[in-house]
Amino acid sequence: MGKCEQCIIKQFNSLKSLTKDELVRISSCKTSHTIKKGTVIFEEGDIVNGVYCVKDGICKLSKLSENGKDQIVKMVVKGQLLGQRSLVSDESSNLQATALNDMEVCFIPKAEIIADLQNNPKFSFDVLKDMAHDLKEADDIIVNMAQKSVRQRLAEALIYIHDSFGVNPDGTLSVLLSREDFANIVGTATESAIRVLSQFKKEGLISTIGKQIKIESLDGLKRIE
Amino acid sequence: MGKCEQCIIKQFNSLKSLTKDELVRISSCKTSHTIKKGTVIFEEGDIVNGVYCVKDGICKLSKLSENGKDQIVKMVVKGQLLGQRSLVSDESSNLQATALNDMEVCFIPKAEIIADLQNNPKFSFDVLKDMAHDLKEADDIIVNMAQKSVRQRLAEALIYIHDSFGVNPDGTLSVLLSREDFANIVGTATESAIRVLSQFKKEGLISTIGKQIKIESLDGLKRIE
DNA sequence: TTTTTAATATGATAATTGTCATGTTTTCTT
DNA sequence: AAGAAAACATGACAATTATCATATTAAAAA
Repeated sequence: MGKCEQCIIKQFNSLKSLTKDELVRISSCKTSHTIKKGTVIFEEGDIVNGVYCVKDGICKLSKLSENGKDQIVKMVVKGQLLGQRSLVSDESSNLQATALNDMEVCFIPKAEIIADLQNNPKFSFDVLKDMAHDLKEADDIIVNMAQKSVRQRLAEALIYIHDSFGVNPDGTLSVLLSREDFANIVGTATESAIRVLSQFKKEGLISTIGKQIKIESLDGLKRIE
Repeated sequence: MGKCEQCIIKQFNSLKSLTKDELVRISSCKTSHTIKKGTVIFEEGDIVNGVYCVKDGICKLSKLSENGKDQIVKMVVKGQLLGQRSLVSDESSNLQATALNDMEVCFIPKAEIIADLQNNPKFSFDVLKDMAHDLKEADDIIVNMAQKSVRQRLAEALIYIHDSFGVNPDGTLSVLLSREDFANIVGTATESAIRVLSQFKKEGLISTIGKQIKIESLDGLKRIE
């Protein structure tokens, strides 16, 4: 099993601020997991007793709405920490985490890392920065949901996924999402999302290979108002 | 000028976790301000170089959308800290803060308190908890915006304001908001917000005295689907 | 491979919400 | 107190989005 103190993934998240001693201790109690695409990692209401360091793959964080739809609030990719909030609050999770493709993660029990959060100011400041960033992002999403059309939101979602998660060698988006997932990011009916994507295709803004999507004109998408 | 170490307002926010010495030092550099209703405390893009402790009054945090509307993302009331994120990030604010009524605040310069955030783990953990809570709340707002009707969102906004900020002796909501503010909380056109409020009035769910609103049936509002 | 199931796609229509026009009331200013 | 300005209110209509129905295609299972 890999050792945290040698793992390069931590460079991308707050764990980099832990001391070597802290990392060695954490390394000895962490558990590694392979998570299959589609697996629910934790559900709304679950007590998440630790934090996941995502070594590979992507997952979505979503929240079930009363109308039965599953709003996607955030995506967590390779390098990021999943379930940071469980370290801070004792409440159960308000979100569900689901693997979007096969994932490699390390799980660090809360009991082992909570002391570090309270004793290593550099680490806790890093976590703080992370949350501040998430909060800023959440503000933007609120404004978009409230003020922009489905067409605009979907264009922005495509741009976001392109810029944040990259593309495959053939130029298609590296994160493969179903049309339903797109609808759940944008907050609309699946049919509406499909319709808008078809429209984008007709306009030459995107092309599709099966369910893979390739952005043909990033500028065109950015210009959508 | 009041002294932080004796001020009871701090009981309601993270400042309570500072030591007496820290409080004495902060007290000597803080400045007290009276802010008139309608005043913009800081704007989007401003570098907020410190944190405001709200001793009295309420303000809204909003973000300008491209369509010219000013989406309200959060309200900050007596007892809470305003501008916490400026302590953590060096970026400029992504939100605008505007006083909704006359306010009493103390401003604590970032330079004075940042060291405490890095040295006093209890304090930084408190700030962390606060942000985690804000984030959870933001998630809920995203889901509501994405999945609920204007009618539902407005009903929930009324309930939220009622429960969080209380009522006057005559039963009217103690936070006096314009119809435009309501529209900007809910993320809809002002006319739509007005229309829905009129509808609520017709249905006997609320009554109005001038622009004051009184909730007549909290249960009725809760039952709106 | 064949069958079955799930995902994608599109039309028709209804419901929701936005926009513009206009009138009324309230609040502010002088 | 009178006039001006802002906020509130409502109707008419247009635009957006949801819902239901129904193909079509792709993926999974037998």
